[in-house]
Amino acid sequence: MQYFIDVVLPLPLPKAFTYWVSEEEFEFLQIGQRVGVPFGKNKLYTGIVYKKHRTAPQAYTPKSIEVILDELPIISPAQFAFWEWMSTYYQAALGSILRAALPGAFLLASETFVARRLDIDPDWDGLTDDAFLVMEALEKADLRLEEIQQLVQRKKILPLVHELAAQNYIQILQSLREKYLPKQQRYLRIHPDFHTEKALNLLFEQLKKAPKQSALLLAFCQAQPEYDWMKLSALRKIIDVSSALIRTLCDKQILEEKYEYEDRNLLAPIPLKPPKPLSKAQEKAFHAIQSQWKEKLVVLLEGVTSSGKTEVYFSLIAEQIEKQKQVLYLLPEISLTAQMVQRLQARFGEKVTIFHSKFSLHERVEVWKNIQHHSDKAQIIIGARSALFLPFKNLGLIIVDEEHETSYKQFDPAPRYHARDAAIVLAQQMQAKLLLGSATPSLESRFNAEQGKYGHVQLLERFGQALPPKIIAIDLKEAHRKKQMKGLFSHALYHEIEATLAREQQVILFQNRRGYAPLVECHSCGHVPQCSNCDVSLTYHQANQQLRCHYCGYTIAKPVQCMVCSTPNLNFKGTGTQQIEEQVNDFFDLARVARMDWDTTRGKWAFDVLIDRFAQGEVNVLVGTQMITKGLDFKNVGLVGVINADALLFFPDFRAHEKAFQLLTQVAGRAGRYQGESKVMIQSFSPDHTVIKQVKENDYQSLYTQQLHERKTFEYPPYNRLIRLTLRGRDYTTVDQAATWLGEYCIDKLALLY
DNA sequence: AGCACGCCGACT
DNA sequence: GTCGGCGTGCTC
Repeated sequence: MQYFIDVVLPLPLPKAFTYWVSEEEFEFLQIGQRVGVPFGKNKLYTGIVYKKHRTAPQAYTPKSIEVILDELPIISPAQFAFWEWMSTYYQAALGSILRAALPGAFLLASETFVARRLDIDPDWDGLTDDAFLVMEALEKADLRLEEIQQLVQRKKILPLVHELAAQNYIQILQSLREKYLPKQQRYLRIHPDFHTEKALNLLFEQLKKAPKQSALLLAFCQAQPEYDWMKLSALRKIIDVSSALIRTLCDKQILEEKYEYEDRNLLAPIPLKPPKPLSKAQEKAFHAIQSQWKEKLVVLLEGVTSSGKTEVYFSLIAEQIEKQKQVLYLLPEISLTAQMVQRLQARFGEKVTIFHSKFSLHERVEVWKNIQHHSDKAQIIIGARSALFLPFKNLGLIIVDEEHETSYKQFDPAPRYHARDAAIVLAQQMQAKLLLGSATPSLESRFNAEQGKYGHVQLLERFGQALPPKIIAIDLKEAHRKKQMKGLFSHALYHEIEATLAREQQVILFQNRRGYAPLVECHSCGHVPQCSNCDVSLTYHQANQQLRCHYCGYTIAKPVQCMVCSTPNLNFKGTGTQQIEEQVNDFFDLARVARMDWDTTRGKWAFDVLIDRFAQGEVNVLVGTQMITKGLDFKNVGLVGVINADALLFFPDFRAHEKAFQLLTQVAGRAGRYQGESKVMIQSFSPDHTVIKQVKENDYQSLYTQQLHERKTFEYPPYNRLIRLTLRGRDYTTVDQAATWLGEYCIDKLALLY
């Protein structure tokens, strides 16, 4: 009788592959375990056992597996179920999902290397020059393929290597290396034989002639009078000891040693704060959410900025913890800040675990294992979208905070998924509850709530004494015309910055893009060229010096003057945060400015360091992109300035207005979270734009109604679904032809559906 | 994703 | 001639 397993490989291939296993292996192996398998010419991959069966394949002879890598499954059936849904719904190979889901350290790949065969002596004279070089080098050490490439200064070396292998001069070998190494700590204690005063005194007597040994022993006794284990690192802090000395004492069985694994990413403990009592409104929302969960899987919590959504989340989390359930708290990558983590930690202490893309592969494996074993440390997991793939044991609740954020969507590589939507399916599969939270919900979620598909709870009151900031729109067109501009700042904004700094308050300046913006805008009148067919803004393509419509492909040559007012003041670059930073430095003596964008926050802690400097008041003007808008609480911000809102308003996308409203509202929310008087100034060439009005009046409802109407008229989501097909290729004409054909084909087929 | 194979044009 | 670039097809 023959035994087989189907294995999923971490490659974008549409199906699993079948391998032959022995009867013992078959008995031992469980679905979800890792195995090392040969795949292709000469490579080993880590795969996951997906199925066990006894039907021999007809068309080929399966290979055998190379090695079993786990004692127990690392992927549960529940996780497989989630992967399978994702694979079909998002049209991604199971292997792509495996790759996205598993910490890289779990996926060992082989490294090919070449070794000399010692039993056969080559015919040195008959070798080509390259072969001679290689064989000579192999006398000293084994070589990796890249090393051979370097040696012979050529790219194609495999024919040469295979030739040598055929002559039996060399062997081609594969090495699989486990990438994850648990961090070990060495512990020492006094050997149990000497755990009495009498024995110990006798020992000191014996060691009279070994002063270093007795000094160490004495220090040890003082530090650990109860003969307990002690970390070597702790001992070294008290007394300077050599490794050789310790070795000697261990060998003489005076000291005893042991090794223990230790987590790398232990959060530094911070003092616990007792929970704040919920306000009446928060209390009401808390109960409303729970009662709606009785009927519905998903509840949308719509809470205006500063309404204290987080406190409501915390109460809901606390309840799950009492029930011994795990909680997943999802945040967009950019809001996953130390500030947020600290708040959670202050409330829940060591029950909190973070999962972050900036973690090392070792750290990720440790988080994974803690969650899998439902360790106490992993009761609350806070993370960005990839945290969905963690091996939850007893998930009770998923919170998707800032649910409207576009960074929940993964674009590249596959699987291209939306973490909010995937979280809903995960919650359903795991019989957990799900809460969507936002001050400015996505139209889709709000629509679902209105349709009764989701529960809907609103929290429309600001918490405590927080006053809403005063929002002012500034007309850049007029400011330019009246020559009331100083650099990028209108006089109004300029004076307000000056006054705010003089009051010793802080300023946040927001600019949507850094560096190069693909829109073309007239400096004098603010006109942005539009597509004559589609009514969206044309984008600038630097490469071919064209303006192009992203929807219909309409193009015009790069204009030299404004099409409306004919002045040659066209701005192709957009304003970068760097430029703003420079001007602030030039214009304001009181300013201590810092810039926050992808450039300045590369490192693991760079972001938190900047935030901290601002929170401490070391910096009083913060210039930044999106990043500064997310859930950061600064107590002393008196002014928020938006340098130019136009790029947001005229972005060529059907969701542009929704996004602009969300972003501007979030930015405005950074002002006056604690202080009384605070201002938000939005500079724009179209200060009367509907969206700016809606932001000024904080009128989400009006935005919602209006946008929904447009979506219906133009057949966009949530009334219709969109699938984006991207065609890529080297040759423009080919791709163009293919796209045209595909477009026509789709229209043809879809016409049948209407 | 790798890798081989086959075709083509560009050089020692 | 041979090397490298690139398209195509396969991997249990």
